[in-house]
Amino acid sequence: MSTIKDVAKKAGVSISTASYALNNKDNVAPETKAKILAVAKELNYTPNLVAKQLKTNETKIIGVFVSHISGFVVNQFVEKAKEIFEKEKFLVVSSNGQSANQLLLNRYVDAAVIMDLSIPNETIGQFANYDSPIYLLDRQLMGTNILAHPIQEADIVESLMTEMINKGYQHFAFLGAKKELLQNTMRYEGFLRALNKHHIDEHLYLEGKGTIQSGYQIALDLVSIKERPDFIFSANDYMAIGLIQGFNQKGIHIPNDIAICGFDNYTFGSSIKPQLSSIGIDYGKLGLEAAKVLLSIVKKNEYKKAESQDFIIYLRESC
Amino acid sequence: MSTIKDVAKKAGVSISTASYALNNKDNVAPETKAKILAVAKELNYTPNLVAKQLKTNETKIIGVFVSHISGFVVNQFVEKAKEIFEKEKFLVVSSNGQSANQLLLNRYVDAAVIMDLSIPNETIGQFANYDSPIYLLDRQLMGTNILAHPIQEADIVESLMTEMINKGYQHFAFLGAKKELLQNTMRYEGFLRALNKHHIDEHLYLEGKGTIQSGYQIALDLVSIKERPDFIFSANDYMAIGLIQGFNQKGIHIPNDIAICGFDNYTFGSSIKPQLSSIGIDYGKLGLEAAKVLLSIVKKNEYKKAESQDFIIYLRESC
DNA sequence: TTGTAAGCGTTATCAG
DNA sequence: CTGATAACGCTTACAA
Repeated sequence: MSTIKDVAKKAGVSISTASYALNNKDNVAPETKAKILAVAKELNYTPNLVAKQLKTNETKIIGVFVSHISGFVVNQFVEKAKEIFEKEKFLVVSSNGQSANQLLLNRYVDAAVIMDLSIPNETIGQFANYDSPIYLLDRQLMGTNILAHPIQEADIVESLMTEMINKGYQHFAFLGAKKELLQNTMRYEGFLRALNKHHIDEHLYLEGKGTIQSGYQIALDLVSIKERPDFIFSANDYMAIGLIQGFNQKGIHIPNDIAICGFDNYTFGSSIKPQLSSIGIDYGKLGLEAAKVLLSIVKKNEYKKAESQDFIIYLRESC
Repeated sequence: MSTIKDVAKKAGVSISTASYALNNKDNVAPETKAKILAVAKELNYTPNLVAKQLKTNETKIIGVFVSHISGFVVNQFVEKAKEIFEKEKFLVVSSNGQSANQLLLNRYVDAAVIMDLSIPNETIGQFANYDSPIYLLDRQLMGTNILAHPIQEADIVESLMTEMINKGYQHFAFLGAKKELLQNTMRYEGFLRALNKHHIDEHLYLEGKGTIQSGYQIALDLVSIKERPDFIFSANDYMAIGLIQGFNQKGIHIPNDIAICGFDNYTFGSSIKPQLSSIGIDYGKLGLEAAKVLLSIVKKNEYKKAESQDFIIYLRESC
């Protein structure tokens, strides 16, 4: 492990000169610089970034902390953000939970984007206190250095439901996943809002488990009910797919007998019959936006936040 | 931003005493320690990780670098490894590509596990040179500090195919995804080995694109062929699902007319009709193993590597 | 039990 | 153009 000291000694210059040369400053004579660089290469020298960080008080690392439960959905988000950050010579690490929390508390990153509810607000406040900017997608929080742009799932669902009401459906059901999930709550809220605004005061709440299997089971159960809804909004695509499979099985026609829409725009939805309509959040766009905003702050530029829509409603065959 | 200096001053002790107290050493008087901790809390002190790292030459951070293409499949791997590492007070970050490469080169992590072919061998060699252990799942490489336990996909496929040959199938086809994918090559190799060992010297190579859609299309194409295989091994579940959908559509019975097996044990496979048989790699187990081995090295313990099988063949209805 | 001081590998100021 | 040197915040002999 050679250090700058070794390079300097072997090149017969002072440490500071070596530093200048290695950092490509223009206050060092060409021959000296060449010599130093040659020696550095010879010694297989790589700078100790940790030392540099201590000195400069910057890590040049950005953390993207997303909870794993989001799984594959969120991959595009991270990848897109990463792409932007790397273009600006920042490194990107991602983590969640306990590690993410410590990383923030210990200023291991210069800035962070967060979509992980297991990270407490205090951590976020503390991090912002270090004068490090932080971008939140999972909650609303005010403060210096804190930017919150939570995904408005309720609004999205409301907008879809409004469309469906206008389309003429009348008897609605909401198929929920685990109740303690915040997402479930938000999606249900949007569902309710649309109904309320149109003075529809009856609906069915179906309690699923989030899985294809549970959707399937619920479809079978619904068959024997006398007053079936004509539209079911499922809190996720898995259950919606299960519904479709169940209804198909029982010869109930979708969307004529009953229409269905899911949430997530899961790959598989478009390859079943009938193709599942769904709501897809454009995570790539969100990642891009988060990265741009954060970068503009770190680099003290101005950046006007694009107020564009970041979701798409995919109306296919199921409604 | 308060430092240990601030804490020491305000508590009226020396920096070293403050350090001892903050690190919970037992050479400091209870009252002194209490006082120091109180002040630390009051000043909202958090240690500067970077400074500590520079001093101790350890980051206490472990990198898990997996390429995103693997996506959701690999989540369990990372999560499981993370769980083990965190239990031992290491933080875990994950990344890939360019960032991962730099993180390794710059010794940002004490140890790493790698499943990302975009990280060059030189980087790995360099990292190992720093006397940091590294665990490889994506390639075979020898060297001090380098542990390679590449996933033997060829062996896995061979074992499945042998089973199928014994079961009595005779005319085999391999449905490949993109040819340049290493995984495709490995899976095909296993397929070939099994056939060779049983002196079956004819087979069909079908060229898919990796998607459900392409599998579907190929099924349709196969219908009109006179000499159809009686068993198709698909390099991934997506295409296998497409095959099933295509054959279902055309009234070809699975597995009687044609049997199918996929790879990945993708969630959806078990909820279609007929249920897709598949090979699943136990990524959780791999993550656990990687973490344990690495930890034992970092902590200079002995750890005997478990030589257990890390994949499961799920025979369902499609073969 | 506490304090002094050296040093981790850099950067950057200042003087030469 | 180059070199001494202080400093970043912390840990850890060693001394008191």
